[in-house]
Amino acid sequence: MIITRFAPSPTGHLHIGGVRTALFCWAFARRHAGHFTLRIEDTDQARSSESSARGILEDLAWCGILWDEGPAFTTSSGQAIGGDPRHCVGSFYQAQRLPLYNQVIAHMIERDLAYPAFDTPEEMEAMRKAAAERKETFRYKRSPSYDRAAALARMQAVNGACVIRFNNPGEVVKVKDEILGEIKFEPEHTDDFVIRKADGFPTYHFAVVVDDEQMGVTHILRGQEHLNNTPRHVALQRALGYRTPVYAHLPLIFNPDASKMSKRDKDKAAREACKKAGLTAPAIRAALLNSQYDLPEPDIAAWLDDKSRQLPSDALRALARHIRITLPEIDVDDFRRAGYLPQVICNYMALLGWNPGMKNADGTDLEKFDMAFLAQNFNLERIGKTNSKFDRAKLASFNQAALMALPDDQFVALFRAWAASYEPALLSKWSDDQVLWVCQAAKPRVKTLSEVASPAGPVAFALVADDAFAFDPVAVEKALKKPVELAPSPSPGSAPTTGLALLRAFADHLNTVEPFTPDTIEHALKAFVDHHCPGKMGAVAQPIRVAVTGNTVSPALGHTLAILGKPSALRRIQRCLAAVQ
RNA sequence: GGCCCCGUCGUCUAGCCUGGUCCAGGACACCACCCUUUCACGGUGGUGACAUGGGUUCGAAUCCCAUCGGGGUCACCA
Repeated sequence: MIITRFAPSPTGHLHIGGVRTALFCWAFARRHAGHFTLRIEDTDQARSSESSARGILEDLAWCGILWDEGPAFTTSSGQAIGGDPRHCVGSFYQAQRLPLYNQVIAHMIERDLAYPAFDTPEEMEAMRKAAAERKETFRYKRSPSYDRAAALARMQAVNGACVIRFNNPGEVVKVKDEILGEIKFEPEHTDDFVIRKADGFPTYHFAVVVDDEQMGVTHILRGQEHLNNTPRHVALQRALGYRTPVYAHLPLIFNPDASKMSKRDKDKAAREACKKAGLTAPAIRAALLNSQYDLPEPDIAAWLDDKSRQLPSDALRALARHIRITLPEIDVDDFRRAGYLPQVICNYMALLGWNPGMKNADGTDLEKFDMAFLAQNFNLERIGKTNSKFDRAKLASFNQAALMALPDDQFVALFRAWAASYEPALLSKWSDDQVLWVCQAAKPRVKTLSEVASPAGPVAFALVADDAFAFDPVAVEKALKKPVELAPSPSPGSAPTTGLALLRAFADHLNTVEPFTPDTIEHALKAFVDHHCPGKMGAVAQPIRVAVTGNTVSPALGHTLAILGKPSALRRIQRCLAAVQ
């Protein structure tokens, strides 16, 4: 049976790059009717947290990447997943597997496959420096004069509080990678790396090898940043008499500017925006306090000056909101908040480095597919070798297409669910009808669900109070003041008609419309135009737009007015009439 | 710097293994036009790439070599 695994370390939300790795592991297992295992690599005590682990489980489940084995979890639809169906694996949290690691290590020490070492950080640093001066890469090797008996005794004396290193035999390692082909690593590049830290926890290299063996992992799909770790892992496997699984190293994903996609990008964007806006620490602190977020001023000042510092993510979001920027999405959770659909994220991520190599009926390449398709068609052969850049525009385009293909009721349901989590105030502000109309208006105009509620989105006009927006002078001039040319010239002597005059006349007409829905409003509008200025829809529509939104751009007027509701629409028109007089 | 990997439109990629059907196809982005009460959607068209230099061959994006370029990695992080 084919067994794949995804093994994140719980140091934050799931990174978008991790989604692809997990997705490929999942799809490969599905395709071959195998098992997809999830293992939490929490051997770094300082950085790991239980809440991060839970967050990652939620992120994966939201994506629809469900694990057959791993931490027990109940999805939002009530499906129980994970656990240990083979009843032989044990905990899926490495921190809970210490006895197993220690047992293997004891065995290794006994056979001199591993040994305790007592070098201080200062000594290590000195050795590295010396190697650098000789223009060599530092490799730790046990000295020929190493006194094993003495070392063992010393280890006892310090109660095991020392590092255990692998006594690496230094053989040539040839790895047959399913993506990159055969790669040869010469022995002089491997060393006696640490397998157990002084705190008693195994290092990544060691835990991975032991767990993959014990869990029966047959295929390891992971990022190419691990390629150079492979000879270490293979050496360990050989020393321990383990199988060597099949390896497939995935190409890397970068930002459009070729930098690494990092959580710090969010801080960077906010920091730069603050500097550009001339915001100093006190001003930022005040803004954050306004959003119920209390952060000491020195911390903010330090953050402003230090590129390596990060603000807590909710503080960062509050700040971004205040300075009206959107933070670059990096984690799955960011994309979720932004209103991307999980199936679209999986679709797009799968395309970064893999493609089905199939055509649509019209001859274009098959690019849009769902999880079921991946489960059926994913393969290692069609994974590319080249790194790629993450193109948000294409993701957004896919998301827009998916959103647009949704029936109204489904779009509404998704928007409601999104808003309930991230913009709860909005839903209480609108009636069911209004929400429907907002969604209808927004559907072909937004790329994400958050844009529906955005002050820069297509229904932004409905997010401000009736008297809280300005009339764009250019729009006023063009739509309201300029004379309207009527085809059959008006009766001789009469003053030329203007948008303003038409608007005034339309206000009375609009007042009689009942019920106040997009359809009835469009109907009334057409009747009005036929009567007053046949064929000149724009001469009426644009003045109305300016009156109710301040400018000449909005969704179809029926929807624009219906979303506002009759009282609000009329108030806005009256306000405009008064303002432009 | 050592080692390892990679190099097709701005971006993601098809084609490369099994040379000719490729003066290189698709998608996103961009531009233009059409549709249209504005915006968006939709439709049509367009700009745009085989890193460079040598080979091999009747013929090379496809095979070989070199150069250049990009990336990864060199922790008691994973």
